[in-house]
Amino acid sequence: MTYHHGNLRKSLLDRAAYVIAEQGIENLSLRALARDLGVSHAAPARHFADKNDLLHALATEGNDRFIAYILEAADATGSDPLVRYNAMGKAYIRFSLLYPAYYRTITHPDVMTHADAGLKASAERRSLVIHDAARAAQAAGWLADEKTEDVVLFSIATVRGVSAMLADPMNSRFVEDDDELITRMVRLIIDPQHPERNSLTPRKGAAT
Amino acid sequence: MTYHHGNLRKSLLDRAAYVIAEQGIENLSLRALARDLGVSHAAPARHFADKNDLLHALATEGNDRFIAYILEAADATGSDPLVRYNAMGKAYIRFSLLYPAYYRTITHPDVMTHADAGLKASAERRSLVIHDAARAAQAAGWLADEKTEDVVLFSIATVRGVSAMLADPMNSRFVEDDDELITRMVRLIIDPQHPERNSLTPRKGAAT
DNA sequence: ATTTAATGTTGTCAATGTCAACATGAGAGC
DNA sequence: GCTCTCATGTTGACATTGACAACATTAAAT
Repeated sequence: MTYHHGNLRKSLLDRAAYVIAEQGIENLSLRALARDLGVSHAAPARHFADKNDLLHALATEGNDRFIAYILEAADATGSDPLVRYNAMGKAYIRFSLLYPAYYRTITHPDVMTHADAGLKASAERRSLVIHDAARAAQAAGWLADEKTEDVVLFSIATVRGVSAMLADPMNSRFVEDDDELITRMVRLIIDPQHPERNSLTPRKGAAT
Repeated sequence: MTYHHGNLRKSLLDRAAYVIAEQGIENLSLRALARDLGVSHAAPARHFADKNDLLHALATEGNDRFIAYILEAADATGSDPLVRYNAMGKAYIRFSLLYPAYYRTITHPDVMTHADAGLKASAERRSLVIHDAARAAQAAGWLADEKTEDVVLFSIATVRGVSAMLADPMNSRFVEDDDELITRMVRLIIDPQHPERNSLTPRKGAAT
């Protein structure tokens, strides 16, 4: 039993991710974390100024992992922009299920509201990756007449909602096969097989 | 200053709704609530067994208000199932902005996970209203070949996501006109003016 | 080898949720 | 109108938590 832990910072982040995945962000306690790792209750303060600071670090790491995961999924499908965007949508949802701690942290309003510079930067990078992919898909004909901001908002909104549904234990009874459901949901956003659904013909002068 | 408050239960719920709207569920404190209302810190316990119990009451009230709000919006548009469903989608998002406290409470995972019987029942009613409307829209031709579960999940996911985006201060800079954005987003779910987008199955004789 | 600063500990404080014991008074039953 | 009951509110206490200050230990730079 050494006086110095050796790698407390990383251990705290890992353990926090585990606890968040198991019990949610609300039930994360710095003191409990310290107890779990066998250090004193004030030890975490040497690595994270406060609770939010730890969550910011976790969120920054989460954003980077997210970007890598999404891009890898897109690259695995080839170069067709519609297929890539579809794959990214599915990867988005899968990431939220695979790394619930990171996902919850990067989407937690309270965490993101007080984000520090590093976290903000990583969030921007994440946003950029999606925007670029959406623009490419639009250039290839998907919802070509819509604002990119709109289709990105629509896409993210939907996958985010599906993620929330799948993560919500209340809805788990409806879901028999995650993968199949994810495929069907994302197909409703962008369906590379059915280009005719991918365009909204603008109505001349029609009131919405 | 009377010893008995007179209407503490309702006052607590109202004040809680205010605080949640202003500072979020995480920052709700029973003791602060009691202070605000000029009663002792243990007074709330006479009306709510614990913090979750208060949130459950708020959520039940929220579900009922939600149902009323959505149905009123649908009724205001007439009897066309597609138009009604579209209106309900827009109303969903507007409700989340108009009554953030109720909305946050009825969608808060931790609150809903430990829901009591009354809250669960109100959640079922809410779900039923949407399912019925979706079935009607499908019967009228919208995504007729999809499972109702799927289209409901897709719809709710999207409006829920849009609500999250609009409620997130981080995204507020993108939004100039809420109403217009909501209209465009819901149109991407169900567009009564463009039935051709409403089916994933190619029309007979159309090239795939 | 000495010094310094990073890392961990102990002790403390205010705030919170929750419980138990006690106080008050509104309203039912007579 | 009077009494008594019990719903409602209060006071006090306890454990937990995040945060801070003062102190202890040791890794690492010089």
